[in-house]
Amino acid sequence: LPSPLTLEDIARLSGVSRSTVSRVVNGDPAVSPETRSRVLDVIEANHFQPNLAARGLAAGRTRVIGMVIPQGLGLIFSDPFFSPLIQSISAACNRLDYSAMMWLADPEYERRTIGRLLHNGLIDGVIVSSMENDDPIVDALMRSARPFVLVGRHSQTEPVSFVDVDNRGGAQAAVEHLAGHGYRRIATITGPQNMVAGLDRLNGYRAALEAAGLPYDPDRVREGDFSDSSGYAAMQALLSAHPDAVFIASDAMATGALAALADAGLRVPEDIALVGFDDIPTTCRTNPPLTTVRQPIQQVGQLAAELLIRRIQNPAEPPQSIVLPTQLVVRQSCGLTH
Amino acid sequence: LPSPLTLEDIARLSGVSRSTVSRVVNGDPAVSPETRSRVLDVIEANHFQPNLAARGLAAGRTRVIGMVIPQGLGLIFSDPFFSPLIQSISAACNRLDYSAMMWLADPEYERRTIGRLLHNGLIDGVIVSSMENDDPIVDALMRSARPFVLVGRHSQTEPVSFVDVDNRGGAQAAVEHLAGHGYRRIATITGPQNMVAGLDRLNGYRAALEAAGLPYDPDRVREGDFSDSSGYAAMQALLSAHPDAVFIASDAMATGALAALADAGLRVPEDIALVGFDDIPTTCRTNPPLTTVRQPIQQVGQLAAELLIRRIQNPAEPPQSIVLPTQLVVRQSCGLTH
DNA sequence: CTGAAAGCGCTTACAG
DNA sequence: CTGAAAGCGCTTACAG
Repeated sequence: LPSPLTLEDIARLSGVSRSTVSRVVNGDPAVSPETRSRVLDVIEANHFQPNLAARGLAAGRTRVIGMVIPQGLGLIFSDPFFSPLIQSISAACNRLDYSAMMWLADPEYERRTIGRLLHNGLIDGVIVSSMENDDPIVDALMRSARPFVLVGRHSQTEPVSFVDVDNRGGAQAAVEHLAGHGYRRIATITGPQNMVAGLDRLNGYRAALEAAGLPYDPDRVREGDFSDSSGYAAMQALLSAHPDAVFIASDAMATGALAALADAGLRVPEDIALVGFDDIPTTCRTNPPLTTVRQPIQQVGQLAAELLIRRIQNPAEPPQSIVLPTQLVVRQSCGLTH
Repeated sequence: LPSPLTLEDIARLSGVSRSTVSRVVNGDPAVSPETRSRVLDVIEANHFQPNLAARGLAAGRTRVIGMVIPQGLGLIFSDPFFSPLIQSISAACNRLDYSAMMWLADPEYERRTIGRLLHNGLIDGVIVSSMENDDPIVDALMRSARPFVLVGRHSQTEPVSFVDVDNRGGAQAAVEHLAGHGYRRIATITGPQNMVAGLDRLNGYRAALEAAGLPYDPDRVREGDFSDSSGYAAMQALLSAHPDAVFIASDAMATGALAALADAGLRVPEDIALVGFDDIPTTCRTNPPLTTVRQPIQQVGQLAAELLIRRIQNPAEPPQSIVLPTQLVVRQSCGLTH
């Protein structure tokens, strides 16, 4: 079995010391152009890959970052939010010559896992997405020496680095759009109220009602878990309140709600108007096409990766947070084309 | 910033040498019960986590395995095959005190990535899923010193370790079921013909036609890529051939085909019978519920993980391959309840 | 611009 | 059953 070449091998083959090879590999400018190109040729010819475990041990960094999604693996695949998020994180890392890995664990092992991930010397930092509001992971992260960036803000007294979208503002714009066009019995299907995105979108709904002088009626509020099936159930539960419009905190739930309305014999938007949240790819192919609040997931992922890598390379910088704007995309489910 | 404790710290705190701590951590039986429990107490009390980079360097193993899905990240999320696969791999690893990670990369960096992954000293072996037929990754794997297991067989002259399901047999059973109940113009929507699963399922279709004395008609064969939308397009293309039944090589494509038939005003199974492949969770909720070939994905993942770990711990063992049986699940889309 | 040397935190023969 | 010592493949002051 061919054992991989080491820095030492490359050094011998190119007639320099291992120190010099290391400098070339790491782009240190203090190497003469001739030496550099000679070493690079040998590296190229032999497909040399530095051993990241050794680098991690010696330098304390591996140029690998980790991603953790605490809600468990099931969610990653069922929620269309994660695919573009993970892809954009990965792409941004590659552009900066970092690698991204996703650490997989049983949900029951979650706690232990995050500790293992943080202290195993294999990664330089982590991006953590979609925690619950009081997730102890954040405490573990703050106690650790590893840089981290959250996707989604966290109700935290100490400042932490995060990238989020303006969930509250997006929800408010959606509901104001409905209220501004005459709907009066506007209901909502919320996201989980133990997650910040769920809370923020409900708060946006309430703010819009208040701005429009409409009353807040708890009978017009049902909680879902962002999933298709929870949207179906919540919509059924809302029917007795006879809403004329519903703001739904995710497109997946809106898809379920559309099915529930079809099963109940109600037409969208003639009998009831719908607005979703996310703008996932399937949204424009629903029947009718769904009016929704677009969130820039790709940009969230890219900025999270770039922010994390900046923090890895400059640990002294204070935590930084970014909130990206959302955009109302008007299609047909709201019955209003402007 | 709290720098993590090392073996040396634990050794000092428990009054033994670092060698002994290492033995305790690794479950070496040659440690006295008293020493062991004293050291374990100190480890527990201090939440000690061994540095995996150092272990990887010293021992050549990290107890971490990697997963690679060459088709790119998009597929992982769009194809319902991967969620249970990855979850079962992860669960099996955890049971054996291993960790699983998914290495993320842009498809364009794929080649470079696999080399990095294999030689970076961070993982002990890899599971590679759903390659194309002639994927150069397999050559790279065979040249490397790392143990690997493929999910899905590979047309390879040298023996390699893999876990697969009986795609050919499952397809054949499905089509024989249709033929045995009187359908005569049985069409098929195939998977990608550059992937073994796509080829095998088509071969099963052909074998069943032959067994039933039915002719193979290329006009009744359309190729998809396992996705929903490709199933829609392929079904539309098949309509002019007027099939009375269609065997579809994935449930996702079957879902698309159902939509195409609904749009064309055809009833299932009255006008045309359908059988899918996979038995993904949504299959029993389609309208009508889909008859399909169930493949034991969870078992595939578990066996792949266990096989890989066995190979890591015993590199001398010859490659081993496992082919799991499939099962026809009769629902309503085939029009035949027995 | 380059090299010799120490050290990162582990594992593992080896000796006792 | 336990410890001292060498070594895994890198990085990085330090000296020149």
